[in-house]
Amino acid sequence: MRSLDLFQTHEAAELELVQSLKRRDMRLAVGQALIQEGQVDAPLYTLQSGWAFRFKTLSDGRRQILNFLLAGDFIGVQQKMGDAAAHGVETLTDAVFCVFQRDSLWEIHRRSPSMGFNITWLTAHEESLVDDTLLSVGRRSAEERIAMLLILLFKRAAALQADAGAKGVPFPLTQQHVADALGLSLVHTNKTLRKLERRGLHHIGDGRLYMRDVKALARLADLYGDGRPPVRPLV
Amino acid sequence: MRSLDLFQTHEAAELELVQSLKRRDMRLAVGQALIQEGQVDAPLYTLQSGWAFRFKTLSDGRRQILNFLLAGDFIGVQQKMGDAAAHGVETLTDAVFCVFQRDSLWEIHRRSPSMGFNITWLTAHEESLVDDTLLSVGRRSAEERIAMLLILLFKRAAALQADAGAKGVPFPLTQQHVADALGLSLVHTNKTLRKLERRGLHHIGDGRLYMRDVKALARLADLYGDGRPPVRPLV
DNA sequence: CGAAATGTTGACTATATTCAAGGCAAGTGG
DNA sequence: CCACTTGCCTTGAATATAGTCAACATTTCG
Repeated sequence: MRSLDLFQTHEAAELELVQSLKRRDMRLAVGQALIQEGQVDAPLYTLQSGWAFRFKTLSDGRRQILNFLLAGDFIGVQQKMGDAAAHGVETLTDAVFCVFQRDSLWEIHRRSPSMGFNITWLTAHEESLVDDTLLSVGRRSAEERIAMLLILLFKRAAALQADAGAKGVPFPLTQQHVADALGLSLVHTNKTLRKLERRGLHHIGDGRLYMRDVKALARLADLYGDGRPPVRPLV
Repeated sequence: MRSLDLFQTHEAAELELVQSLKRRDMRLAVGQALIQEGQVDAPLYTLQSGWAFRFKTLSDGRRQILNFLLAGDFIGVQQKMGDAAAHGVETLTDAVFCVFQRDSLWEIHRRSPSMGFNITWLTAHEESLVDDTLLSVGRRSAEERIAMLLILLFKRAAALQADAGAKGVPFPLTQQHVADALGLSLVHTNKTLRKLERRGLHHIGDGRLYMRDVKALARLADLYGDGRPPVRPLV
């Protein structure tokens, strides 16, 4: 995984440090909770393979997905020691996580400023993903939101595999997940998704997403730039 | 400012480091841009006094406010060196900023792991504010969103002054800002605000916000906990 | 004092939600 | 192997929340 173009190469000392802090691997099946909302002293994790998502819920059950987690994402920086988790994390596929003790966060900063810096960067980067979503949910129409989501997820997933163009990328979300990520109702999500698909902009089937007209989607989403995800550190 | 309960006390060495990296003070009047959307290599800032906000816009002018910045907030971690700013920052009042060179971020990590750790924490904390807003915008009704915003801003502003209960707190936002922060239209924001005010939940006047019935607002917003903002580092 | 920005309100419209019903595919247990 | 359940997708109809348009009041500021 470290060999992918998406990830920086790190120095031996950095890798050793991270290895030494790693507690164990953890495997979860689809639809399992990694962190419960409100859980105290949850450990830190790196997602090694599979998909997951962070979310919050209101007391009557309304749910908002905050962002999707793919291989390489670092999980749990938000809570201070002793804090309750402000959001839950749940898997979208079978997934493998790398588990760290809560105080590893401090150990990493103390023993490797460069890795500490990387963690700051990863955190800031995740925030900017949430910023993007907030712009979508606050100011884009349903069509635009969906176009945006498809493009962003496609780009992120494509960066983790070789030939996304032909084979598409994995798409383990149900329409309910899409709805909860975009602040839409399930029904409206379905109708909008179908509309875009009928227009030939994309296709979803067999758990995979195929982009049929990225340009049109990008125009819809008012999205510029090549949008290739930036090269990033991997803890 | 450092003497406020809201802020941690830092060691002399840490403060010295920060002082040595500080370039200068910068004063801006109301409604001025601190960072333009798309600006490259913007410096880092700490907001010393006054209010500001981060935002993004779509090409047709629709604007989403990502969060509000109050004294003590650290600005600009999101962009990597050489990157374009993904969001703009603009003042809501006259404001004073403390300016740092872009590479201070790395210097802080290198020379003081504990301050590096603090920056990670501040970044993660800001993300969790955006998370909260995303939940509001995605899943709360207009009334609920406004209740939420009023409570959160009140608590943050109250933590920076002595007796918020009687005097209220400064409230420099126009209704357009409220609308842009919550993903609502200006007109609907106005009507909802008036409705809550007529019900006696709050009062806004002369640029100040007075809470008349925090309990009712908290119930509306489905918000638990004492919600006192956590003690935080100050860079 | 006049211009510009902000706040307020009513009427109309539209986007998105809710309700309801049915289809399809996969999994389960008899 | 087949009935039955369950989860997910799909669609139409009725409804509601929020947006748009328009006009006017009020405040701020040069």
